[in-house]
Amino acid sequence: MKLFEARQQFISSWGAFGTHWGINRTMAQIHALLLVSVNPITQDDIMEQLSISRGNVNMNIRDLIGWGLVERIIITGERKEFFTAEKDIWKVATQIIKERKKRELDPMIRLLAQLENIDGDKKDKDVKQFIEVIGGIKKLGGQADKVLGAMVKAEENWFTGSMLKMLK
Amino acid sequence: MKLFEARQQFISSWGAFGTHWGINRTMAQIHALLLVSVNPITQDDIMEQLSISRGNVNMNIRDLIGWGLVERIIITGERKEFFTAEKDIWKVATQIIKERKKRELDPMIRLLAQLENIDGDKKDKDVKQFIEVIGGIKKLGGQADKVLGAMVKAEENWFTGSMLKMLK
DNA sequence: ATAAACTTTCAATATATTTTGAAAGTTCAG
DNA sequence: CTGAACTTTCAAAATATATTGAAAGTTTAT
Repeated sequence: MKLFEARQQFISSWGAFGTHWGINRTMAQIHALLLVSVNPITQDDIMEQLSISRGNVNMNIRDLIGWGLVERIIITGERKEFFTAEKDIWKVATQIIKERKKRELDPMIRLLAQLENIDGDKKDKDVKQFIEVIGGIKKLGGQADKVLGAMVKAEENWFTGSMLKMLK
Repeated sequence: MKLFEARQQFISSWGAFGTHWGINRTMAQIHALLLVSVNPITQDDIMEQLSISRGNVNMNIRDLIGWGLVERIIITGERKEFFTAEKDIWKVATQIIKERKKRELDPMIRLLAQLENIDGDKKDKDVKQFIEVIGGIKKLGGQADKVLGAMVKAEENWFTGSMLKMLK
């Protein structure tokens, strides 16, 4: 397979993969394009390579920067802005995990904590089950939180090294 | 807070939470409703409680059964079918992880393995970086695979017990 | 100060996804 | 066998999400 073909395939599949995880197709594709681009590229490069409009590139790039996955680069002597993505996949993964935890897991756990305070007879079957289910999710969320927190803090080596030995 | 209010809040939030993870709002809401329902309920109960159409309930219930999260119950003497959800959150989580791994992670890793076979000079910067990025994702995917595999096989106790001690 | 080069915004448009509901299909008691 | 009770299907409609592109905004060189 030729490089060009493989790159296209990767960009397209990464976009499709993203949609299964609540990520907009185009954003994932832009990210993929940046991942496989050796040098920083401009908005126009992205527009051309992915056949999308200027506005679309602009908004998605902004989001990607908000996720901490893409950086704006100023090259001396150039008027245009350039963009580049973190290439170390471990860093990319921990960054995504960190953000999703902050944006989605933390608020959900906070909400569940509120929902546990039900007035009413704790012996009542409905009340009991509700509290059990909510409590169970909260507990699971808290544990996921700890695991993810540890991963994010850890060096890559922790993951590839001691962690994996445990899983033999 | 009254039980009724808390249940509504939970169902609605769980639906919104789902959409961030590529899960259709209604499916997540139906699942939430089943989670907090002590006894099996019918299509008509779901239609009424969530104000959605029969077809919608039918299709989403079918999907939930496909995910292994909901079970069809035949109650002797009743014409209608009843539905119930697994209430043990640990089991729910491992089931979801198992399915997503099978549906999304495994095919992605398989694809990446193909994309690594690029013809061309491995010394070329573009070729080199492409192979590095793809290889990195594949490796990360493989590790996630192992961790998830171990979690799925493990008893809940493994998670709450020895695992968490590691993370102090 | 001016204008060219570039970036951002956002209302309108296009696309994709979800939902409906009526018709077709199935099951089952009598 | 018949028809009532129930389930499934799927084309059409509704809704939600993503994309465009032109106008407005900003920056920079001269």
